[in-house]
Formats: sequence, C-alpha cells, structure tokens
Amino acid sequence: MTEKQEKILHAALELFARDGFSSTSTSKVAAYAGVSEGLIFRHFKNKEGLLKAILQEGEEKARTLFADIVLESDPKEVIRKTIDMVLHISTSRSDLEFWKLQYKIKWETEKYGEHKMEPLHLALTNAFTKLGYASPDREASLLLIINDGLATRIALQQGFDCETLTSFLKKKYNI
Amino acid sequence: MTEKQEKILHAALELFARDGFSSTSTSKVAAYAGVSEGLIFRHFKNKEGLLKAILQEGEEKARTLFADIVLESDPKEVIRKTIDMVLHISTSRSDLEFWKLQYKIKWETEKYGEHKMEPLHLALTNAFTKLGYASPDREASLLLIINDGLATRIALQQGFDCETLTSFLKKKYNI
DNA sequence: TATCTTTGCAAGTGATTACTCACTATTTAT
DNA sequence: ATAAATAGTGAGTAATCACTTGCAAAGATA
Repeated sequence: MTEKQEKILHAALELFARDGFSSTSTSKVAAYAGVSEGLIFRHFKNKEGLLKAILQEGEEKARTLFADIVLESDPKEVIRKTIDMVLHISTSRSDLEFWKLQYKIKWETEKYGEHKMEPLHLALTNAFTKLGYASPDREASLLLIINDGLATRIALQQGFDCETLTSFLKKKYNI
Repeated sequence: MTEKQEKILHAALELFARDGFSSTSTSKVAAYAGVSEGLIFRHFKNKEGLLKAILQEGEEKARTLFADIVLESDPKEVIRKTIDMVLHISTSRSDLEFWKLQYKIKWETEKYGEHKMEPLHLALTNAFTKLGYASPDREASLLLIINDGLATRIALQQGFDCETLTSFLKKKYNI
C-alpha cells in the first residue's frame, strides 16, 4: 500500500460519506487526494473497485467490533456492549464518518448486510434467553432494529442526543 | 396539472425511489414518462425542482397520515396506530415506494425532517403520560426511533417480516 | 549495471450530464 | 374570431462523467 494509494482511500471515504457515492466523481476524489485521476484506475480498476476497497477495510472494523460482544459470556454485558457500541460510534469522529458511509451505501444500493449481523443476533438471542425473556429471538431483533433507528438519527438528525436515549435504553433492560 | 406533468412526476418518483436522485438523469425520467426532456424543465425549472414537487406531494400524505393519530384521544390507540402505520406502509405497494424515496432522499441530502415528526412526538408523549410511564418523553422518542429502524429494514432487508415484529411490539406495550 | 515491474502523470477518449433555445401545437380569454 | 398564454418538442449547448493510453520516473531483482 503506497502513500498515494492511502491518500486516495482516505479522500474517497470522506467524500463518499459526505456527498454519496454516485455524486462523487473520480476527478473530485483525485483532486482531494492530490493525485492524478488515472492513478485511481491503476490501483482500483474502476470507481466501484474503489468503493469495494473502502467497504472491505470496514468489514474488518465491524468484525473486531462484534467479536468483543459475541465472546462475552455475561448476558447483561452483551446487551450493554451492544447499546454502548452505537454510543461509542456517535462520539468518535472518524468512526462516525465510516458508519455514515456504510449506511449511505446501504440506501444507495438497497442491500442490507444481514449476514454480518447474524453472529450479533445470535449472541443477543442467547443473552435474552439466559435472562429469561419470553421471546429472546424477537427481543434480539428489536434491539438491532433500535440500533438501526439510532444510527439513522445520529447520521441525519443534527444535534441528536444519543447518550440520553442509550442510558434510557439501558435502564429499560435493567443494566 | 396536465396529463404529461403527472406522467413526469410518476416516472420520477419511481426512478428516484429505485435508483436514487443523483443516479437518475432527466433524460431517463423523460424517456420513462414518454415525454420530451425539455418539458421537465418547462414545468419544474430544474432537476431539483422536480424532486421538490414530489416531496411536497408527500408532505401532504404525511400530514393526513399523522392527523388521524394526533387527534386520537385513547392513549393506547395512539401507540397502536403509530406502530400499525409502519405495518400498513410495508404492505402497500405504492406507499412503500413513496416512503422509500423519502428515506433515500434523507440519506442523500443528510437532512432529517424533525419538525414533521414533532406533532406525532407530542401525541405519543401525551399518551405515555396518560398511561403512567415514568419517562413519557423518552418513551415517545424510542418508539419513533424504532419506527426509523423498522423503515430501514422494510426498505433494505429483503423478506423482512414486519408483522411479527409489530405484533411483538404491541404486546410489549400491552395492546 | 542492466532488466523488469510498479508507480505515477498528462492528455486524451466517447458517452452522458443538466439545461437552453427556437419553434410549433393547443388552450384560454377577450 | 383573434390574440395571448401555455404546453410540448427536438436539436442543440458546454461541462462533466468514468475510463484509457502512452510515456516517464522510480524501485526491485539479477
């Protein structure tokens, strides 16, 4: 990975997250990264390839993020970490940018990465079962849906107070 | 409103909802509507004006949809109608298309229409207060966030089972 | 040092973009 | 009936799009 290659990736992440994929031209990415436009195609083949490279980098990020939750044995901790994950993202500048892109791409391509969420869903189902909830599977689904809703607000609603709601949520789950 | 004008609006709604605003060219809209491209600019000034016309039409839809909930006096009915609103949208073909566009535009422009939700939020807060909930305002926020999460799944997750989750939700709220 | 591969840039390519303009057909108002 | 306003078209416009090509510079390998 050369220096200019990383500059391209960083510029593309920022512009794609800010303006969207199809509204960002390769010439803009090149100018923002301070390289020639042709270099993008040398390294990433085409515009789609550039996007894939960014998303792939993100999948690793998601895996390590989920791994910590999935490996947790204390059921209450599983739920707490799931909720706090969203809170953490909302406060980290670079993480927020990355996840905003993730959701933007979802809406642009209309593809929800269900398989990525599966291990987390399983861990949550397990946690709710241990805690004696009546419908653990649906409780798990609901919590993940709440996460999607929170993500929407964090990304789109200016000045959204995430902390108040996450702490309210934790109270609801007796954490 | 002439016949061709409506054809343009209908075509734009369908294409914007399917492919996104910036990925849909005015020439495609014209071809899909079966009119000349110039007519779009005659009636709507520019591409942005076409989008505004569609969104405006939608605001009326939203107002009438919310009005029924806001005017309800029975607190349980307020909550039930709020939940069922999502379910209804997910089953109606044309409504689904319209709301999908609404969310797509939100993510493309990064503007969340908070003011539109305010009356609904107020009605929900009132309902939760009447039912003796400890934090009515936060309960209202949470339910609206759940709605956003559900909307995300309905639009993006293929074969998402909305009915199971909405009925689960209603059970949670003792409805 | 000589050769081969990778990295990088400038200047292109045809296609498509949003939008305009000159013009005709159709309503509407007087 | 006639003039004015509106509806509609089709062929343009310059700018931008994703992408290619030819060639030079820099590293790596021998």
